[in-house]
Amino acid sequence: MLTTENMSSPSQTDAAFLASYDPTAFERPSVAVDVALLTAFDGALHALLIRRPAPPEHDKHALPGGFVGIEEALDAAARRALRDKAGLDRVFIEQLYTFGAPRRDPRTRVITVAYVGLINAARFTAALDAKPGGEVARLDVPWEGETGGAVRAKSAVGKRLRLAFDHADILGMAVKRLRGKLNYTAVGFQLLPPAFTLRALQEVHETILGHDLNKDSFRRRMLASGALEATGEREEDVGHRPAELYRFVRQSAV
Amino acid sequence: MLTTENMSSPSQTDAAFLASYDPTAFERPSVAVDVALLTAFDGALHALLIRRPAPPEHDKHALPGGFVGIEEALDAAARRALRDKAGLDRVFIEQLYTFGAPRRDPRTRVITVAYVGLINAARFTAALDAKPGGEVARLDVPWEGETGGAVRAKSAVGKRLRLAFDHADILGMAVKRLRGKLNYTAVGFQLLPPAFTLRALQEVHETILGHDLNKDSFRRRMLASGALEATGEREEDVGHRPAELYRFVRQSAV
DNA sequence: TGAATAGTGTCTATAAGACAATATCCC
DNA sequence: GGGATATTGTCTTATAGACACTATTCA
Repeated sequence: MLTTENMSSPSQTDAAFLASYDPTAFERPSVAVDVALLTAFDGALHALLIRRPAPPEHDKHALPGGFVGIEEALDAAARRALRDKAGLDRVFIEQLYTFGAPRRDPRTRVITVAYVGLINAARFTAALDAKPGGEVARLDVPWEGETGGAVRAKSAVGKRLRLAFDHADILGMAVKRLRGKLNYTAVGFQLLPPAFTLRALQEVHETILGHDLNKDSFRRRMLASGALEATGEREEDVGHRPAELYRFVRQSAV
Repeated sequence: MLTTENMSSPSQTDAAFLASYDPTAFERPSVAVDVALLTAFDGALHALLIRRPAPPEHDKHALPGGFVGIEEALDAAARRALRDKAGLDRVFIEQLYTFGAPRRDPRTRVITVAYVGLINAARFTAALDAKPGGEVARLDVPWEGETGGAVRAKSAVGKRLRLAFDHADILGMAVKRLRGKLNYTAVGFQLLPPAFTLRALQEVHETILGHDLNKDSFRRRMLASGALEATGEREEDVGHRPAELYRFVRQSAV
Protein backbone atom coordinates (compact mmCIF):
# COMPACT_ATOMS: atom_id res chain seq x y z
CA MET A 1 0.00 0.00 0.00
CA LEU A 2 2.86 2.35 0.58
CA THR A 3 5.76 3.19 -1.63
CA THR A 4 9.32 2.21 -1.01
CA GLU A 5 10.78 5.65 -1.60
CA ASN A 6 10.07 6.78 1.94
CA MET A 7 12.85 8.04 4.09
CA SER A 8 11.84 6.06 7.16
CA SER A 9 9.92 2.84 7.37
CA PRO A 10 6.46 3.60 6.02
CA SER A 11 4.80 1.30 8.46
CA GLN A 12 6.17 3.28 11.37
CA THR A 13 3.43 5.23 13.15
CA ASP A 14 3.62 8.93 13.84
CA ALA A 15 4.01 8.22 17.52
CA ALA A 16 6.89 5.86 16.95
CA PHE A 17 8.53 8.36 14.66
CA LEU A 18 8.25 11.09 17.26
CA ALA A 19 9.94 8.95 19.84
CA SER A 20 12.92 8.52 17.55
CA TYR A 21 13.10 12.08 16.28
CA ASP A 22 16.24 13.92 17.28
CA PRO A 23 15.53 17.65 17.57
CA THR A 24 19.20 18.52 17.89
CA ALA A 25 20.19 17.06 14.55
CA PHE A 26 20.56 20.45 12.86
CA GLU A 27 22.01 23.68 14.11
CA ARG A 28 19.15 26.06 14.81
CA PRO A 29 18.91 29.82 14.53
CA SER A 30 17.68 32.00 17.36
CA VAL A 31 14.23 33.48 16.83
CA ALA A 32 13.29 36.89 18.20
CA VAL A 33 10.47 39.39 17.86
CA ASP A 34 10.81 43.15 17.50
CA VAL A 35 7.96 45.64 17.70
CA ALA A 36 7.79 48.88 15.77
CA LEU A 37 5.50 50.70 18.18
CA LEU A 38 4.21 53.74 16.33
CA THR A 39 2.18 56.76 17.22
CA ALA A 40 1.43 60.06 15.48
CA PHE A 41 1.75 63.62 16.77
CA ASP A 42 3.24 66.96 15.73
CA GLY A 43 2.74 66.00 12.13
CA ALA A 44 5.13 63.06 12.22
CA LEU A 45 5.17 59.39 13.05
CA HIS A 46 7.11 58.48 16.18
CA ALA A 47 8.48 55.18 17.37
CA LEU A 48 9.54 53.92 20.76
CA LEU A 49 13.21 53.00 20.88
CA ILE A 50 15.46 51.71 23.61
CA ARG A 51 19.13 52.49 23.86
CA ARG A 52 21.06 49.26 24.03
CA PRO A 53 22.87 49.06 27.36
CA ALA A 54 25.35 46.44 26.23
CA PRO A 55 26.93 44.88 23.14
CA PRO A 56 26.21 44.08 20.44
CA GLU A 57 25.31 47.45 18.95
CA HIS A 58 26.05 49.04 22.30
CA ASP A 59 24.49 52.52 22.72
CA LYS A 60 22.61 52.33 19.46
CA HIS A 61 18.83 52.56 19.54
CA ALA A 62 16.73 49.46 19.03
CA LEU A 63 13.12 48.42 18.83
CA PRO A 64 11.68 46.73 21.90
CA GLY A 65 11.98 43.01 21.37
CA GLY A 66 13.28 39.78 22.71
CA PHE A 67 13.82 36.13 22.03
CA VAL A 68 10.82 33.88 21.56
CA GLY A 69 10.33 31.34 24.30
CA ILE A 70 10.41 27.72 23.21
CA GLU A 71 6.75 27.28 24.13
CA GLU A 72 5.64 30.84 23.42
CA ALA A 73 3.45 32.00 20.53
CA LEU A 74 4.92 34.75 18.35
CA ASP A 75 2.19 37.25 19.18
CA ALA A 76 2.64 36.51 22.86
CA ALA A 77 6.36 37.20 22.60
CA ALA A 78 5.65 40.55 20.94
CA ARG A 79 3.16 41.50 23.67
CA ARG A 80 5.63 40.44 26.32
CA ALA A 81 8.31 42.64 24.79
CA LEU A 82 5.99 45.64 24.95
CA ARG A 83 5.07 44.84 28.53
CA ASP A 84 8.63 44.28 29.73
CA LYS A 85 10.34 47.02 27.76
CA ALA A 86 7.66 49.71 27.73
CA GLY A 87 5.21 48.76 30.44
CA LEU A 88 2.42 48.63 27.87
CA ASP A 89 -0.48 46.22 27.70
CA ARG A 90 -3.47 45.82 25.39
CA VAL A 91 -1.81 47.38 22.39
CA PHE A 92 -2.96 46.70 18.82
CA ILE A 93 -0.24 44.64 17.15
CA GLU A 94 0.03 42.93 13.81
CA GLN A 95 2.74 40.76 12.33
CA LEU A 96 4.76 42.69 9.75
CA TYR A 97 7.60 40.75 8.14
CA THR A 98 10.34 38.35 9.11
CA PHE A 99 13.92 39.54 8.77
CA GLY A 100 16.49 36.81 8.58
CA ALA A 101 19.61 37.89 6.69
CA PRO A 102 22.40 35.59 7.90
CA ARG A 103 24.62 38.36 9.33
CA ARG A 104 22.02 40.78 10.66
CA ASP A 105 23.12 40.06 14.25
CA PRO A 106 26.84 39.60 14.90
CA ARG A 107 26.34 37.21 17.81
CA THR A 108 24.79 34.31 15.95
CA ARG A 109 22.07 33.68 13.43
CA VAL A 110 19.02 35.58 14.67
CA ILE A 111 15.80 35.58 12.70
CA THR A 112 13.39 38.21 13.93
CA VAL A 113 9.66 38.29 13.37
CA ALA A 114 8.83 41.99 13.25
CA TYR A 115 5.51 43.41 14.44
CA VAL A 116 3.84 46.79 14.07
CA GLY A 117 2.15 48.18 17.15
CA LEU A 118 -0.18 51.19 17.06
CA ILE A 119 -1.09 53.33 20.03
CA ASN A 120 -2.44 56.81 20.58
CA ALA A 121 -0.14 59.64 21.53
CA ALA A 122 -1.47 60.02 25.08
CA ARG A 123 -0.77 56.40 26.00
CA PHE A 124 2.57 56.55 24.23
CA THR A 125 3.86 59.51 26.19
CA ALA A 126 2.34 58.24 29.44
CA ALA A 127 4.24 55.00 29.01
CA LEU A 128 7.47 56.89 28.39
CA ASP A 129 6.94 58.93 31.55
CA ALA A 130 6.04 55.94 33.69
CA LYS A 131 8.87 53.64 32.69
CA PRO A 132 12.36 54.97 32.13
CA GLY A 133 14.55 53.49 29.42
CA GLY A 134 12.34 54.11 26.42
CA GLU A 135 12.91 57.07 24.15
CA VAL A 136 10.72 58.69 21.56
CA ALA A 137 12.11 58.90 18.04
CA ARG A 138 10.66 61.11 15.35
CA LEU A 139 10.63 59.27 12.04
CA ASP A 140 11.80 60.92 8.88
CA VAL A 141 10.56 59.00 5.86
CA PRO A 142 12.72 59.80 2.83
CA TRP A 143 10.45 58.18 0.22
CA GLU A 144 6.94 58.69 -1.09
CA GLY A 145 3.96 56.45 -1.36
CA GLU A 146 4.65 52.79 -0.80
CA THR A 147 8.10 52.83 -2.31
CA GLY A 148 9.67 51.48 0.84
CA GLY A 149 13.16 51.56 2.30
CA ALA A 150 14.82 52.51 5.54
CA VAL A 151 13.71 55.52 7.58
CA ARG A 152 15.72 57.90 9.71
CA ALA A 153 15.07 58.43 13.41
CA LYS A 154 15.65 61.67 15.30
CA SER A 155 15.73 62.33 19.02
CA ALA A 156 13.55 64.90 20.80
CA VAL A 157 16.22 67.54 20.22
CA GLY A 158 16.54 66.71 16.52
CA LYS A 159 19.70 64.67 16.69
CA ARG A 160 19.96 61.76 14.29
CA LEU A 161 19.83 58.45 16.16
CA ARG A 162 21.90 55.46 15.17
CA LEU A 163 19.66 52.44 14.86
CA ALA A 164 20.81 48.98 15.85
CA PHE A 165 20.86 45.99 13.51
CA ASP A 166 18.42 46.36 10.59
CA HIS A 167 15.87 48.22 12.68
CA ALA A 168 15.80 51.17 10.25
CA ASP A 169 14.56 48.72 7.62
CA ILE A 170 11.96 47.29 10.00
CA LEU A 171 10.65 50.77 10.74
CA GLY A 172 10.57 51.50 7.01
CA MET A 173 8.57 48.37 6.37
CA ALA A 174 6.19 49.36 9.18
CA VAL A 175 5.54 52.75 7.60
CA LYS A 176 5.07 51.16 4.20
CA ARG A 177 2.57 48.67 5.59
CA LEU A 178 0.68 51.40 7.40
CA ARG A 179 0.43 53.49 4.24
CA GLY A 180 -0.85 50.51 2.33
CA LYS A 181 -3.45 49.59 4.90
CA LEU A 182 -4.84 53.09 4.96
CA ASN A 183 -6.20 52.61 1.45
CA TYR A 184 -8.63 49.93 2.43
CA THR A 185 -8.88 49.75 6.22
CA ALA A 186 -9.80 52.07 9.02
CA VAL A 187 -6.57 51.53 10.91
CA GLY A 188 -5.96 55.17 11.75
CA PHE A 189 -8.21 55.09 14.78
CA GLN A 190 -5.64 52.96 16.59
CA LEU A 191 -3.53 56.11 16.76
CA LEU A 192 -6.33 58.24 18.20
CA PRO A 193 -8.17 58.44 21.51
CA PRO A 194 -11.59 56.78 21.71
CA ALA A 195 -13.38 59.96 20.59
CA PHE A 196 -11.89 62.28 17.99
CA THR A 197 -12.79 64.89 15.42
CA LEU A 198 -12.71 64.39 11.68
CA ARG A 199 -9.86 66.86 11.46
CA ALA A 200 -7.81 64.86 13.94
CA LEU A 201 -8.44 61.73 11.89
CA GLN A 202 -7.44 63.52 8.73
CA GLU A 203 -4.25 64.75 10.36
CA VAL A 204 -3.37 61.20 11.35
CA HIS A 205 -3.93 60.05 7.79
CA GLU A 206 -1.83 62.89 6.44
CA THR A 207 0.93 62.12 8.91
CA ILE A 208 1.01 58.48 7.91
CA LEU A 209 0.85 59.13 4.19
CA GLY A 210 3.26 62.02 4.24
CA HIS A 211 1.11 64.30 2.10
CA ASP A 212 -2.00 66.44 2.44
CA LEU A 213 -5.49 65.21 1.69
CA ASN A 214 -8.50 66.99 0.28
CA LYS A 215 -10.66 67.94 3.22
CA ASP A 216 -14.07 67.67 1.58
CA SER A 217 -13.34 64.37 -0.03
CA PHE A 218 -11.82 62.91 3.12
CA ARG A 219 -14.84 63.93 5.13
CA ARG A 220 -17.32 62.44 2.67
CA ARG A 221 -15.36 59.24 2.29
CA MET A 222 -15.07 58.66 6.03
CA LEU A 223 -18.72 59.36 6.74
CA ALA A 224 -19.86 57.26 3.79
CA SER A 225 -17.70 54.32 4.86
CA GLY A 226 -19.92 53.61 7.82
CA ALA A 227 -16.88 53.16 10.04
CA LEU A 228 -17.62 56.31 12.05
CA GLU A 229 -20.39 57.07 14.49
CA ALA A 230 -21.19 60.50 15.92
CA THR A 231 -21.00 60.57 19.70
CA GLY A 232 -23.25 63.62 20.07
CA GLU A 233 -20.41 65.26 21.99
CA ARG A 234 -18.32 68.14 20.73
CA GLU A 235 -14.79 69.22 21.41
CA GLU A 236 -14.39 72.06 23.93
CA ASP A 237 -12.21 75.10 24.52
CA VAL A 238 -10.81 75.28 21.04
CA GLY A 239 -11.06 78.97 20.19
CA HIS A 240 -13.35 78.35 17.26
CA ARG A 241 -16.47 76.46 16.40
CA PRO A 242 -16.10 73.04 18.07
CA ALA A 243 -16.26 69.93 15.90
CA GLU A 244 -18.38 66.87 16.46
CA LEU A 245 -16.61 63.98 18.16
CA TYR A 246 -16.78 60.59 16.47
CA ARG A 247 -15.94 57.09 17.51
CA PHE A 248 -15.09 54.07 15.41
CA VAL A 249 -17.77 51.47 14.93
CA ARG A 250 -16.69 47.88 15.19
CA GLN A 251 -16.93 46.58 11.65
CA SER A 252 -19.77 44.12 11.23
CA ALA A 253 -19.62 41.33 8.68
CA VAL A 254 -20.23 42.75 5.23
CA MET B 1 15.49 32.40 29.18
CA LEU B 2 13.13 35.16 28.40
CA THR B 3 15.42 38.11 28.81
CA THR B 4 16.96 39.64 25.74
CA GLU B 5 19.73 41.64 27.26
CA ASN B 6 22.69 39.91 28.68
CA MET B 7 24.12 41.01 31.97
CA SER B 8 27.61 41.78 30.83
CA SER B 9 29.24 45.09 31.54
CA PRO B 10 28.07 47.89 29.30
CA SER B 11 31.60 49.12 28.89
CA GLN B 12 32.69 45.86 27.35
CA THR B 13 33.46 46.22 23.66
CA ASP B 14 31.38 44.49 21.03
CA ALA B 15 34.34 42.33 20.07
CA ALA B 16 34.99 41.24 23.64
CA PHE B 17 31.32 40.52 24.10
CA LEU B 18 31.17 38.36 21.02
CA ALA B 19 34.04 36.27 22.24
CA SER B 20 32.17 35.51 25.45
CA TYR B 21 28.72 35.07 23.97
CA ASP B 22 27.26 31.61 24.36
CA PRO B 23 24.83 30.89 21.54
CA THR B 24 23.56 27.69 23.13
CA ALA B 25 22.26 29.39 26.26
CA PHE B 26 18.60 29.17 25.25
CA GLU B 27 16.64 26.37 23.70
CA ARG B 28 15.95 27.32 20.10
CA PRO B 29 13.07 26.52 17.80
CA SER B 30 13.57 25.05 14.35
CA VAL B 31 12.93 27.45 11.48
CA ALA B 32 11.51 26.27 8.18
CA VAL B 33 10.11 27.78 5.00
CA ASP B 34 7.03 26.64 3.09
CA VAL B 35 6.01 27.85 -0.35
CA ALA B 36 2.43 28.17 -1.52
CA LEU B 37 3.16 27.82 -5.22
CA LEU B 38 0.05 28.97 -7.04
CA THR B 39 -1.14 28.99 -10.60
CA ALA B 40 -4.50 29.60 -12.28
CA PHE B 41 -6.37 27.51 -14.85
CA ASP B 42 -9.82 26.04 -15.44
CA GLY B 43 -11.32 28.92 -13.48
CA ALA B 44 -9.64 28.00 -10.21
CA LEU B 45 -6.42 28.57 -8.33
CA HIS B 46 -4.22 25.52 -8.00
CA ALA B 47 -1.34 24.78 -5.66
CA LEU B 48 1.51 22.32 -5.80
CA LEU B 49 1.42 19.83 -2.94
CA ILE B 50 3.60 16.91 -1.99
CA ARG B 51 2.30 13.85 -0.23
CA ARG B 52 4.33 13.32 2.90
CA PRO B 53 6.20 10.04 2.63
CA ALA B 54 6.86 9.72 6.33
CA PRO B 55 5.68 10.89 9.74
CA PRO B 56 4.69 13.28 11.03
CA GLU B 57 1.46 13.84 9.12
CA HIS B 58 2.27 10.77 7.07
CA ASP B 59 0.32 10.59 3.76
CA LYS B 60 -1.18 14.03 4.17
CA HIS B 61 -0.44 16.68 1.56
CA ALA B 62 2.01 19.46 2.34
CA LEU B 63 3.48 22.54 0.73
CA PRO B 64 7.01 22.22 -0.60
CA GLY B 65 9.33 23.44 2.12
CA GLY B 66 12.26 22.63 4.31
CA PHE B 67 14.42 23.76 7.16
CA VAL B 68 16.45 26.92 6.84
CA GLY B 69 20.19 26.40 6.78
CA ILE B 70 22.12 28.09 9.56
CA GLU B 71 23.85 30.36 7.05
CA GLU B 72 21.05 30.52 4.51
CA ALA B 73 18.85 33.53 3.75
CA LEU B 74 15.10 32.97 4.04
CA ASP B 75 14.42 33.70 0.37
CA ALA B 76 17.23 31.35 -0.61
CA ALA B 77 15.70 28.58 1.49
CA ALA B 78 12.34 29.10 -0.23
CA ARG B 79 13.96 28.95 -3.67
CA ARG B 80 15.87 25.86 -2.68
CA ALA B 81 12.65 24.16 -1.58
CA LEU B 82 11.09 24.86 -4.99
CA ARG B 83 14.17 23.58 -6.75
CA ASP B 84 14.53 20.42 -4.69
CA LYS B 85 10.88 19.53 -4.32
CA ALA B 86 9.48 20.69 -7.66
CA GLY B 87 12.48 21.11 -9.95
CA LEU B 88 11.58 24.75 -10.47
CA ASP B 89 13.91 27.71 -10.78
CA ARG B 90 13.41 31.44 -11.38
CA VAL B 91 9.97 31.61 -9.86
CA PHE B 92 8.45 34.82 -8.53
CA ILE B 93 8.27 34.49 -4.75
CA GLU B 94 7.32 36.85 -1.96
CA GLN B 95 7.34 36.42 1.79
CA LEU B 96 3.83 35.92 3.13
CA TYR B 97 3.57 35.41 6.87
CA THR B 98 5.32 33.53 9.64
CA PHE B 99 3.41 30.76 11.36
CA GLY B 100 4.68 29.82 14.76
CA ALA B 101 1.98 28.36 16.98
CA PRO B 102 3.78 26.27 19.61
CA ARG B 103 2.17 22.93 18.66
CA ARG B 104 1.83 23.30 14.92
CA ASP B 105 4.37 20.54 14.39
CA PRO B 106 4.29 17.57 16.77
CA ARG B 107 8.02 16.88 16.53
CA THR B 108 9.33 20.00 18.15
CA ARG B 109 8.82 23.72 17.97
CA VAL B 110 8.90 24.62 14.29
CA ILE B 111 8.39 28.18 13.15
CA THR B 112 7.79 28.40 9.43
CA VAL B 113 8.23 31.46 7.24
CA ALA B 114 5.63 31.02 4.51
CA TYR B 115 6.13 32.29 0.97
CA VAL B 116 3.79 32.71 -2.00
CA GLY B 117 5.11 31.67 -5.37
CA LEU B 118 3.38 32.50 -8.66
CA ILE B 119 3.93 30.70 -11.94
CA ASN B 120 2.03 30.30 -15.18
CA ALA B 121 0.02 27.17 -15.87
CA ALA B 122 2.32 25.87 -18.60
CA ARG B 123 5.40 25.90 -16.38
CA PHE B 124 3.39 24.50 -13.49
CA THR B 125 2.18 21.45 -15.38
CA ALA B 126 5.53 20.96 -17.10
CA ALA B 127 7.20 20.82 -13.70
CA LEU B 128 4.68 18.25 -12.49
CA ASP B 129 5.32 16.11 -15.54
CA ALA B 130 9.08 16.36 -15.31
CA LYS B 131 9.49 15.59 -11.64
CA PRO B 132 7.34 12.97 -9.91
CA GLY B 133 6.20 13.50 -6.36
CA GLY B 134 4.32 16.74 -6.76
CA GLU B 135 0.57 16.83 -7.14
CA VAL B 136 -1.78 19.51 -8.33
CA ALA B 137 -4.49 20.58 -5.90
CA ARG B 138 -7.48 22.62 -6.94
CA LEU B 139 -8.23 25.24 -4.29
CA ASP B 140 -11.74 25.80 -3.06
CA VAL B 141 -11.96 29.14 -1.27
CA PRO B 142 -14.98 29.18 1.06
CA TRP B 143 -14.94 32.91 1.79
CA GLU B 144 -15.35 36.12 -0.16
CA GLY B 145 -13.19 39.17 -0.61
CA GLU B 146 -10.33 39.40 1.83
CA THR B 147 -12.09 37.79 4.73
CA GLY B 148 -9.46 35.12 5.06
CA GLY B 149 -9.37 31.66 6.58
CA ALA B 150 -8.39 28.18 5.54
CA VAL B 151 -9.04 26.84 2.05
CA ARG B 152 -9.89 23.34 0.90
CA ALA B 153 -7.78 21.39 -1.57
CA LYS B 154 -9.08 18.83 -4.05
CA SER B 155 -7.21 16.30 -6.15
CA ALA B 156 -7.45 16.04 -9.93
CA VAL B 157 -10.38 13.64 -9.55
CA GLY B 158 -12.22 15.89 -7.13
CA LYS B 159 -11.32 14.11 -3.92
CA ARG B 160 -10.78 16.27 -0.85
CA LEU B 161 -7.13 16.23 0.20
CA ARG B 162 -6.06 16.23 3.82
CA LEU B 163 -3.51 18.97 4.36
CA ALA B 164 -0.60 18.57 6.73
CA PHE B 165 0.08 20.86 9.69
CA ASP B 166 -1.50 24.32 9.24
CA HIS B 167 -0.94 24.35 5.50
CA ALA B 168 -4.62 25.00 4.80
CA ASP B 169 -4.22 28.25 6.72
CA ILE B 170 -1.06 29.13 4.82
CA LEU B 171 -2.83 28.59 1.51
CA GLY B 172 -5.74 30.69 2.76
CA MET B 173 -3.37 33.49 3.67
CA ALA B 174 -1.76 33.22 0.23
CA VAL B 175 -5.11 33.65 -1.52
CA LYS B 176 -6.01 36.55 0.74
CA ARG B 177 -2.71 38.27 0.00
CA LEU B 178 -3.12 37.72 -3.72
CA ARG B 179 -6.61 39.20 -3.68
CA GLY B 180 -5.37 42.21 -1.79
CA LYS B 181 -2.44 42.82 -4.11
CA LEU B 182 -4.66 42.73 -7.16
CA ASN B 183 -6.23 46.02 -6.10
CA TYR B 184 -3.07 48.01 -6.46
CA THR B 185 -0.48 45.93 -8.29
CA ALA B 186 -0.19 44.20 -11.61
CA VAL B 187 0.70 40.84 -10.10
CA GLY B 188 -1.60 38.78 -12.31
CA PHE B 189 0.93 38.59 -15.12
CA GLN B 190 3.05 36.25 -13.02
CA LEU B 191 0.34 33.65 -13.65
CA LEU B 192 0.33 34.18 -17.42
CA PRO B 193 2.71 33.41 -20.28
CA PRO B 194 4.83 36.30 -21.58
CA ALA B 195 2.19 37.34 -24.13
CA PHE B 196 -1.51 37.13 -23.38
CA THR B 197 -4.85 38.60 -24.31
CA LEU B 198 -6.88 40.98 -22.21
CA ARG B 199 -9.50 38.29 -21.79
CA ALA B 200 -6.91 35.87 -20.41
CA LEU B 201 -5.77 38.52 -17.95
CA GLN B 202 -9.33 39.19 -16.91
CA GLU B 203 -9.93 35.48 -16.37
CA VAL B 204 -6.89 35.31 -14.11
CA HIS B 205 -8.18 38.25 -12.10
CA GLU B 206 -11.62 36.67 -11.84
CA THR B 207 -10.12 33.37 -10.77
CA ILE B 208 -8.09 35.02 -8.04
CA LEU B 209 -10.90 37.22 -6.81
CA GLY B 210 -13.56 34.56 -7.02
CA HIS B 211 -16.09 36.75 -8.80
CA ASP B 212 -16.73 38.18 -12.26
CA LEU B 213 -15.48 41.56 -13.39
CA ASN B 214 -16.99 44.08 -15.76
CA LYS B 215 -15.33 43.60 -19.13
CA ASP B 216 -15.40 47.18 -20.36
CA SER B 217 -14.15 48.62 -17.14
CA PHE B 218 -11.44 46.02 -16.74
CA ARG B 219 -10.22 46.69 -20.26
CA ARG B 220 -10.13 50.46 -19.77
CA ARG B 221 -8.46 50.19 -16.40
CA MET B 222 -5.70 47.88 -17.62
CA LEU B 223 -4.93 49.91 -20.71
CA ALA B 224 -4.99 53.17 -18.78
CA SER B 225 -2.65 51.81 -16.09
CA GLY B 226 0.29 51.85 -18.49
CA ALA B 227 1.32 48.39 -17.31
CA LEU B 228 0.45 46.77 -20.64
CA GLU B 229 2.07 47.07 -24.01
CA ALA B 230 0.67 45.74 -27.27
CA THR B 231 2.96 43.27 -28.97
CA GLY B 232 1.44 43.75 -32.44
CA GLU B 233 0.82 40.00 -32.51
CA ARG B 234 -2.59 38.38 -32.33
CA GLU B 235 -3.80 35.05 -31.04
CA GLU B 236 -4.41 32.39 -33.70
CA ASP B 237 -6.79 29.54 -34.44
CA VAL B 238 -9.44 30.57 -31.98
CA GLY B 239 -12.64 30.19 -34.01
CA HIS B 240 -13.53 33.85 -33.67
CA ARG B 241 -11.94 37.22 -34.11
CA PRO B 242 -8.42 36.96 -32.64
CA ALA B 243 -7.46 39.32 -29.86
CA GLU B 244 -4.36 41.45 -29.61
CA LEU B 245 -1.55 39.98 -27.52
CA TYR B 246 -0.09 42.16 -24.78
CA ARG B 247 2.95 41.93 -22.59
CA PHE B 248 3.61 43.51 -19.23
CA VAL B 249 5.86 46.54 -19.12
CA ARG B 250 8.45 46.68 -16.40
CA GLN B 251 7.19 49.37 -14.08
CA SER B 252 9.39 52.44 -14.15
CA ALA B 253 9.87 54.65 -11.12
CA VAL B 254 6.77 56.76 -10.58
C1' DT C 1 -23.04 33.14 -44.31
C1' DG C 2 -23.18 32.37 -39.38
C1' DA C 3 -21.10 31.80 -34.84
C1' DA C 4 -18.38 33.85 -31.64
C1' DT C 5 -15.57 37.04 -29.50
C1' DA C 6 -12.75 41.60 -30.15
C1' DG C 7 -12.92 46.28 -29.93
C1' DT C 8 -15.23 51.16 -30.11
C1' DG C 9 -18.53 54.73 -28.85
C1' DT C 10 -21.88 56.69 -25.90
C1' DC C 11 -24.90 57.40 -22.04
C1' DT C 12 -25.53 57.30 -17.04
C1' DA C 13 -24.36 56.85 -12.12
C1' DT C 14 -21.06 57.53 -8.70
C1' DA C 15 -17.00 59.46 -6.36
C1' DA C 16 -13.44 63.15 -6.04
C1' DG C 17 -11.78 67.96 -6.28
C1' DA C 18 -12.86 72.82 -5.96
C1' DC C 19 -15.13 76.43 -3.98
C1' DA C 20 -18.72 79.31 -1.95
C1' DA C 21 -21.95 80.15 1.82
C1' DT C 22 -23.44 79.66 6.34
C1' DA C 23 -22.97 78.08 11.40
C1' DT C 24 -20.94 78.19 15.86
C1' DC C 25 -17.75 78.53 19.22
C1' DC C 26 -14.10 81.48 22.14
C1' DC C 27 -12.01 85.81 22.88
C1' DG D 1 -17.99 91.76 16.76
C1' DG D 2 -13.78 89.33 15.03
C1' DG D 3 -11.12 85.26 14.37
C1' DA D 4 -11.13 80.69 13.33
C1' DT D 5 -12.77 76.40 12.01
C1' DA D 6 -17.06 73.33 11.24
C1' DT D 7 -20.55 71.98 8.27
C1' DT D 8 -23.52 72.12 4.23
C1' DG D 9 -24.43 72.69 -0.62
C1' DT D 10 -23.34 73.10 -5.46
C1' DC D 11 -20.65 72.73 -9.61
C1' DT D 12 -17.16 70.35 -12.30
C1' DT D 13 -14.41 66.50 -13.58
C1' DA D 14 -12.82 61.69 -13.63
C1' DT D 15 -14.00 56.96 -13.43
C1' DA D 16 -17.02 52.73 -13.48
C1' DG D 17 -20.98 50.19 -15.14
C1' DA D 18 -24.21 49.30 -18.84
C1' DC D 19 -25.28 48.67 -23.38
C1' DA D 20 -25.42 49.19 -28.37
C1' DC D 21 -22.87 48.73 -32.47
C1' DT D 22 -19.18 47.46 -35.64
C1' DA D 23 -15.02 44.40 -36.84
C1' DT D 24 -12.74 40.17 -37.78
C1' DT D 25 -11.68 35.53 -37.75
C1' DC D 26 -12.83 30.42 -38.59
C1' DA D 27 -15.96 26.81 -39.88
